Amino acid sequence: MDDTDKAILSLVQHDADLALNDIAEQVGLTSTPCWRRIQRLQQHGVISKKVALLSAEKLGLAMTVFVQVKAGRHDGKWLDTFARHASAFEEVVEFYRMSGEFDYLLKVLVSDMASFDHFYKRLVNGIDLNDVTSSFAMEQIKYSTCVPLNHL
Amino acid sequence: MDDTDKAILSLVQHDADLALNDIAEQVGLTSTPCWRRIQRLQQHGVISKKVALLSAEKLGLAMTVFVQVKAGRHDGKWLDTFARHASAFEEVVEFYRMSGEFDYLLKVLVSDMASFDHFYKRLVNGIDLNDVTSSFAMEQIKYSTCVPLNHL
DNA sequence: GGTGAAACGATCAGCCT
DNA sequence: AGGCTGATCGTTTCACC
Repeated sequence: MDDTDKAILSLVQHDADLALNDIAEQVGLTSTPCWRRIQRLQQHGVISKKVALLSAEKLGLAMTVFVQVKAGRHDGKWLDTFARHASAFEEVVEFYRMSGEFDYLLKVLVSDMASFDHFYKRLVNGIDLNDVTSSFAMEQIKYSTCVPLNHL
Repeated sequence: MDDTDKAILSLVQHDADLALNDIAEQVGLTSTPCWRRIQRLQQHGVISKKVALLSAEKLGLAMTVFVQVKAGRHDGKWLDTFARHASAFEEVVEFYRMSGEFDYLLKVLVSDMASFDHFYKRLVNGIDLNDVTSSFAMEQIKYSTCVPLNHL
């Protein structure tokens, strides 16, 4: 993982439509060695996959909600059940087990308040939750799928 | 935006490496009309771009921190200054203006506690913040760049 | 929406520096 | 390690129906 790999990663994580020749040129290589590096980065799982990013706004997903949850019980079985229950919702796009006051943090994408209410009811249904708090995003100031590389 | 478009979007947001022929086949079209639909979805900005997703774990980014911030002041100029200040950090991968007790929520990706401390100092430096609380993710249960399409 | 063909780019072998 | 050539192959792209 040298500076050239780092430069390649920086390029492809910003734009996966770049042609191999363009990437090679920008990192100061010809296409073949550049291609070999990309292959290696994929095989090692550093590049995990390529995806198309969709405009949540254009698709009417105007509402981002962060839901904080306190566990109903604290045995391993409950944790596992809740993890699978909540992960199954398409609306849950991120889901973390947290330190601190709340045990879980969910990022939820929905179109409007009615949809959120519908989601909320299904989320809490049949699961023993101790406390659920929803915080609404007023504005998305930044959203990036690019990870920082400056520490390498 | 009919069911076929929806099916195309669902496929490409999960895997942008799919060949046009594969997409076409799975949605019941031949390649040309499918290609025209994708072009249209791109031109309309529904598909905004393609990116490579990198493994944060493989890159040593073991720590995800959610930082909640209360504004120091509440005039428009302060908001704008803070938005640009915090957005500039590579470590800040998501950034929202929130309703509720805290004014802002930042999702921060760093390699370890020392890096977070370094980031934190730079974040609060020279900016008038009223309250800053950091919550640490113990485990990432779900992370998806795919938006829900079930409401369309 | 479909067909067929041309144009393009990615892939990889072989060899050289 | 990188670089060069060239050949193959799959895909995208488009003119036309």
